[in-house]
Amino acid sequence: MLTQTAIRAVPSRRSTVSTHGAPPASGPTDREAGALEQTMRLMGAMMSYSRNSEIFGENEPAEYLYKVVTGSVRTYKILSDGRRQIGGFYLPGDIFGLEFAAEHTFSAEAITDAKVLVVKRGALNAQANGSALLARELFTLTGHELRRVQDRMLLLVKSAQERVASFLLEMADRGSASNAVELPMSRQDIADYLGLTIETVSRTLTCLEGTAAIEVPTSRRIVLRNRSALSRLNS
Amino acid sequence: MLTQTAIRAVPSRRSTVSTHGAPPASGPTDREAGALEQTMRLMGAMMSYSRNSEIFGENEPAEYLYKVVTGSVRTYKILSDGRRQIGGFYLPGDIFGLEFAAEHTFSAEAITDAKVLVVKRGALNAQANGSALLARELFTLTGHELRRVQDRMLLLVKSAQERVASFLLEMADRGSASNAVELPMSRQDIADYLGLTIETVSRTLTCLEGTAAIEVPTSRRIVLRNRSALSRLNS
DNA sequence: CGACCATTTGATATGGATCAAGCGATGTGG
DNA sequence: CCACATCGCTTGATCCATATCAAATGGTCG
Repeated sequence: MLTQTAIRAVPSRRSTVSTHGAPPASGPTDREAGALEQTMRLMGAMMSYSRNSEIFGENEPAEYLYKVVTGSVRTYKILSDGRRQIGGFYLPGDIFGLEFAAEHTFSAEAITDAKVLVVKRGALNAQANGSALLARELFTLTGHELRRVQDRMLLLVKSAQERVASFLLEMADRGSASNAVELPMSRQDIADYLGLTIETVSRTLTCLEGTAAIEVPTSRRIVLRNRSALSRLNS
Repeated sequence: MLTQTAIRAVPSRRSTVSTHGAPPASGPTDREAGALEQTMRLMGAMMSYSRNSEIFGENEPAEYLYKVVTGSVRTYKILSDGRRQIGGFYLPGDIFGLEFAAEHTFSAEAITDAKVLVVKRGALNAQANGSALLARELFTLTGHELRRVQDRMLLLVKSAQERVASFLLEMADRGSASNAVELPMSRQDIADYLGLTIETVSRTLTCLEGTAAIEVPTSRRIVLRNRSALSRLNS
């Protein structure tokens, strides 16, 4: 039962800081521009991380809150037996690094080159003391995160087909407007997210393709052809 | 892969209300008596539920927050294929029913006859607007819940032995001071909690007994003989 | 005692892991 | 521009942990 996933060494070019007091044109993230959004833009620093570089490590003090601006991020944990469990994928607009203990429970890495808005937790809390709006937003955010993890929990007791189908539907809902999903992450990432092996993920995709539920023009691009078939698999 | 657990019909005697404006001697729950504790005692109603009766149902509006006073409670969800996934077990002092959507994600039932302190969410929120202390406590509570679910998530990708061992350690840490664990829940409950079958849970316990890691004097009573062996199994 | 229910134990089946090889893209050096 | 190494992905063969099916055991309550 050991080693589903060997620890993969991570060559890590260094990340770049580019602080800025003035808010930049902050890209595709402006949906609602809530209190949190504003605070982060005002008080945050923009950081650039290159593919596979570490953003923070498990057990490091959790001093910051992070928001993906461009690119994508994974959080993960290495289990004692060497397997890696991915906690979540974060796409532009998503917030990660939300912690309640003093230290991070997960590590975080850039999946692709990524720009991330970083704000000091302390500063944020200080603001939140003044702004009930901001406080409420942080609360809501936590609630969403809780819900997300609960859903993951339910996923992990289902069959491989169900897990993969759910994953595709989730990614489609989050990222793309259309039925085409552009996956930033590798098969290994998906496997570690779903608690499967890379072989099983691959086989399952092939199988779904056989059913005409999906198309896989390139390994990183997947087109949903039959959403209802996928949802049916899914709980 | 269908039917790990058939839906078990739940004969349900009715539950009893006994409101009281004045706080009663509220049993073994007084650890810290935080703002939340006080508010619940002041504004809450004490409800009695008999074994297996429903406290709230999935998709019902989430109007209340609940705190176990005596007895024990499970939250669960019936999956589309008929299996039941248990979200959590709640023992005296534990709070459940924490929701962020308007409706409950899980159902809740009394495992044993139980007394539960119930408070209106609206009333609580109103209080929280005045009391930063209370607000913070609710926030922390959510954080703990998040952590708990994350841990469960990690559990669900491990082997049967690891899951059962973790479960026993968790129950020992929460409930009893000593190494003897009194389980309020059935094997089926445990199985649905861990994402295993009742047979696997039973066999695993027998196996752990064989290793002298535990003793099982009666099916509902388990004595931890070798905690470190259990932790070693555990991630 | 007898019916019922929860639990354990046994025999067999199976989904997904593991081991192993093949295959296409991408990149590198000659 | 092409051989060649590398990497990520797919495909195939086999194994194993856990599910499933079935029966025995034991505890509880009328």
